[in-house]
Amino acid sequence: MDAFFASVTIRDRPELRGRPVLVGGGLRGVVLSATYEARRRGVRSAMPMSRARRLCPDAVVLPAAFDEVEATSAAVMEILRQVTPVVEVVSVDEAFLDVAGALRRFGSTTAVAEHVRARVHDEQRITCSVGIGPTRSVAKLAGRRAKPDGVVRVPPEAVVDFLHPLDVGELWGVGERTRDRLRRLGLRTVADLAHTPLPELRRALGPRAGAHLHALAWGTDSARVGEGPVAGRPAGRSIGAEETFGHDTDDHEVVGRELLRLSATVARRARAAGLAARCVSLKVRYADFTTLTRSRTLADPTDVTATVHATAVALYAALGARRTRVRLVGVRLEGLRPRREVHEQLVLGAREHGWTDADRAADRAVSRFGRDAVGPASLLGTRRP
DNA sequence: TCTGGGGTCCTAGGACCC
DNA sequence: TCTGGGGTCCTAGGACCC
Repeated sequence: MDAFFASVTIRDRPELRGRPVLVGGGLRGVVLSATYEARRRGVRSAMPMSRARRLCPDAVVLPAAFDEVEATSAAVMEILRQVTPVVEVVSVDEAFLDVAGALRRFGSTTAVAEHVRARVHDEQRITCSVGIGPTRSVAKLAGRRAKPDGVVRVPPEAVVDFLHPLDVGELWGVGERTRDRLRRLGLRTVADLAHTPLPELRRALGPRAGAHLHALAWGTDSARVGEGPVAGRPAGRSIGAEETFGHDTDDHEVVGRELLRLSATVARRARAAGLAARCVSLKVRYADFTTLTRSRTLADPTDVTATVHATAVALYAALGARRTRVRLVGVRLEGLRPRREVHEQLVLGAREHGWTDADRAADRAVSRFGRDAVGPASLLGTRRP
């Protein structure tokens, strides 16, 4: 999808068409998505909103329409599944399709692309771009090249010519750090990478990453659609929530309350998904942006808000006092497994009804009457930071 | 008023077990 | 005066993606 959050957010506001629009924000937020008018002025997603506004003072800034984005995403993915069942959803606005089985019906890969683009445009009133290639990685880069509102096809015999002039940083999986490291090795283009002996790459980047990048540089990555490092596994290896405070704080009560709010959020999501977590992980970012994580594995998997919170608080307390203030806290559940596979440890003398029942009752109330229907008393009257 | 929030995967050291 | 090899789990951090 092209500038997905921005496109959806302004879809029903024709007066904004052709104007630079930034979606995202909050007091200390970043740009979630920007229209191409804003991008032409140098705005990029993930850029601090303050900087984006400086680059583009006349931009309209809007909060993201998350519900509508979600619904649009689902509708688009459904269009894709009608082309082929082999769909690998990468994110809310991106997917891979293996269209080998659809060629007889459509005639060509390009015809598939135009079919999808036409349907998305007609039914959702937004544009998308399609990259076609023999591997996921090549298709991914072709898709980037196709933006906005276009199609780029890289046939197998053209892959090497397509890849090799690119900057190494354009490869999917090479971020800023790896790009810097490659630069220091004197490797700037994908061709440089491709012509570096494999053992040398493995030494420099580790055996796995080295081999992976070498394959990407020759377009020979063999993962099939649906078998990528992300997809192909049961979704949901972790559930997390984090929040940057409006102002850095050293008030333990404020931090503790926020940990409760986050714990309640992730535990509720786990319960809704029928999952329990072996491990609770705490993330803390200080005012100077140093970030650390602490985690604890529990004796028994849990989906209980109070247990998650108690663990998060214990991890936080174990950090001790710091000189700097806290900018962000986060809570994440890991080691998830289906709750029905977890047999409850019976404790002699335990109450017959405990937090598990309270959580479930609260979940039912929330699902009937809304998020504010019931919750921890200590969160009453507090606004999200 | 620099730097969000949701994730996945990899690495590396230490503990522990056989 | 000597300490292997293989494996798993736990913890912490880092890189990357959208």
